[in-house]
Parts: sequence; structure tokens; C-alpha cells
Amino acid sequence: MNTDSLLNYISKYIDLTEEEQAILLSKIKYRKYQKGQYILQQGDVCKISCFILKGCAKSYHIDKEGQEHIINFCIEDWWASDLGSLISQDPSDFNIQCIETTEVLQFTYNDQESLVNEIPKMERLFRKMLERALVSSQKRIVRNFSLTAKERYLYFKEQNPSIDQRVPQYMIASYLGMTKEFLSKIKSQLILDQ
Amino acid sequence: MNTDSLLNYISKYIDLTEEEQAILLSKIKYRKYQKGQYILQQGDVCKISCFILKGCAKSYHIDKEGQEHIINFCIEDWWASDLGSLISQDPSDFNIQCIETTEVLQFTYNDQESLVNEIPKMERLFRKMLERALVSSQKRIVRNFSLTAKERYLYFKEQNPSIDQRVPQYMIASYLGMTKEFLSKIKSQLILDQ
DNA sequence: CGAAAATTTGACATGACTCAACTGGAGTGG
DNA sequence: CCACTCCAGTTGAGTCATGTCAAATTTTCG
Repeated sequence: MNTDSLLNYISKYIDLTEEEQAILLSKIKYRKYQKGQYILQQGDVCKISCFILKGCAKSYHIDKEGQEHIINFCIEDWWASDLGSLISQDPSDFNIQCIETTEVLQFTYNDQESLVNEIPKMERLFRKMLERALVSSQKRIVRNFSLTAKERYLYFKEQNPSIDQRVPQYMIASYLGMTKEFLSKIKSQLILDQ
Repeated sequence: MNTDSLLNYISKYIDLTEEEQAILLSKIKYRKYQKGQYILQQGDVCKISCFILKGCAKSYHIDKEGQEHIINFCIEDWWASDLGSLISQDPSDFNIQCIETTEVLQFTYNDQESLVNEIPKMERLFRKMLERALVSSQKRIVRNFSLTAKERYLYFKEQNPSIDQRVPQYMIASYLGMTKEFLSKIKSQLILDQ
């Protein structure tokens, strides 16, 4: 299994010795999901965190009307997990489904917690990761309130050109909090604007 | 200065020895803000984290139209800070303004970082705090997409009855992403419903 | 008491949604 | 290689939730 991209990712935050790397890798399991498979289903308790080596998944919530709301796209060098369920061990409100064939490295929650005990430095890694995730989540809330649907799409496209290309349009609409029809109208509008 | 509530708050996450508590407290400064004063202003770099002993502040962003968007209300036992600016040391996009006379305990960012070096356990505290904050931020995004304005208000009121009473209605409207006029209409509607 | 701030109310405007029909590819199988 | 289906995307008509603006009312507080 190819662990380089995980080690490389981690090295941006903290330095691990050879032995520490070995401990880390001993707790990790490689897994390949086919397109359409679920990493997590709403109602199940989340037991693992997945580092994406290759592929793409969507994490989303289904509301009482049956409407799907995408929280995040998880691509290479990101983590797929439901943190809420992971830390509380309550049933999850989210699904995580692969929208491409996806290869991941996964830890269980227990292994992750014992990892931070064996290598306290890891605590810092997770703290730094969480800091960034929280900042971007807060900024997204502000954008959702202060921008129109069109502005939100333009911002998304600018920030995530690769995801915009890679993912079906109706999922992007869901991520941005609008209907697929409306996003389609925005796009045809944008073509006229040029 | 009264540090009990901070120590009590921390003890929910980690256990500190007497010496560790002393180190922590040595880095802390008490400060009292009058109603209307700013803890942080948009454009300034955020240098401190404030633990609220007493009072209430709002953190908010002002968009290009001059519209105010409230990210959070910070009350007793919460933290007021702009994490994004704090970790990047870039100018902040947010204001934090006291809406009551507010007493806080504050650390500088440097003291906070040296604290985690002296007391590695503190890393865990911050990790756990961030985990919870991220989970609730993500859930808020989903609610904003899947609930109507009325449902969002009812949820808010149920979860935060004390804030609902304590804070002017137009600020709650801003926090919930609707206009003050519309929230007013929702409330009169709710009275008729009974 | 008086002024400023917050809230309410109503008429009207609009951004975004719903629904339904249509288009156009990408398989799939005969 | 054509016909068929399936899925994503497009388009248009009508509707609805929420916003805008402006005036009236109530509350707060010096």
C-alpha cells in the first residue's frame, strides 16, 4: 500500500521519526471502495476515519423530505469521516458515499485515540487539522448568508476548479444549497454574460 | 480575578495538576469590556483568545453591502476569538463586539502556543474543543439548507432559550440568516398558531 | 419626559423553487 | 449499428418564501 501521500500530508504539520511513522502505519488499513459504495450510512455509528489516497466521495445528509444535502466532497489528501458520530459514538446523521472508485487508508477511532497516547505529537496534528476545518466551515456559513446563488457558484468554481469538473452538476448544486435546475439556469446565464 | 469557571471548564476535558494550573494562570489576563466595546475589529489581526466569565459578545462579518452577519454569540463559558486570523495572523474578516458589559480571561496567541508546549495535555483540550465546535458548525450548515426560516428560529429558541431572551431580536435574525422584519412576522405568526 | 433604538405591520418585489416536458449523451443488447 | 433506456442537464411557466422599503408603534433609557 502506498502510504507516501499520508506521510507527506502529515509532514506539513508535524515531524515524525521513523519509529513513530512505523507505529502510525501499523494502525492503518488500506481499503478500496467501488463507485457507489458507502463508507458510512446514516443511522450507523461511525467507527473510522479515512484518508483519501485516490478517488472522491460525498458526505451528505438526507432530511425528512428526502432531500439530499451535501456537506463536503472528499478528494485526495482529505479525510472522510463523520466527526460528530465518531466522537460521540451516536448514530450518524450523514452518509458518505463514493462517487468514484476510491482508495483510502483508514484507522478505527480506538486506534486513533491510542495513537495520540503513544505519540502525543499527533494531538497537535489533529488540532491543526481541526482548526483549518473549523475556519473554513465558519466562512462557508457566512458565504451562504451573504452571497447570492450565482456568487456562491462562482466562488466555488474559482476555489475548486477540479471538483467543478469532476463531480456531476446536481451534486454541486446540493453542496451550494440550491436546486439543480437553478444551477443550470445560472450556468446558462453565465454563458450569455460573456 | 475569578478563575474558577475557567478551571472548571477545563476540568471537563483534562485534569491539570496544581503546578500546571499555576502555569496556565500565569499567562492569563483579566479584562472587562463595556457594552459596545470591540474585542476585535474587522481588518485587525486577532492576537487573543477570550474566555467569557460574564457577559455576552457577538462575532460578525460585515459584507460589501454593509450587511451584518452574526457568526456566533459568545456567552459565559465560551470562547471569543477569530480562529482564522489567530492562526494565520492575517487581518480578520470579523468583528467581535460586546453587547453587554463583559468580563473575560484572555491569552495572547503566543502564550497559548507556549502553553501547549509546556503542558502538552493542553493540546488535547484544544483538540476536543475544536472537535465540538466543528461538529456544531457543520450541523448548522445543514440546518440552514434544510430548514425554513420558521423552523430555524424554533430550533434556535429551543436550543438557546437564554440567548433568545437576552439578545435583541434583530441580532437573532442575523444569526439565523434572515431579516429582522421577517423574524418579526414569524413571531407574530407563532402567537396566532397557539 | 423625550430621543433613540427596536419592533411591528403592510404593500410590493424578487430570487429561488417546483413541476413537468424536453434534449442529449452513454451505455447495453439485439 | 440501430433502437432503447437511463441519467444528467436544460428550459419554461407558475408559485412561494423571503426580502425591501417605508411608515407606525412600542420599548428603552439617559
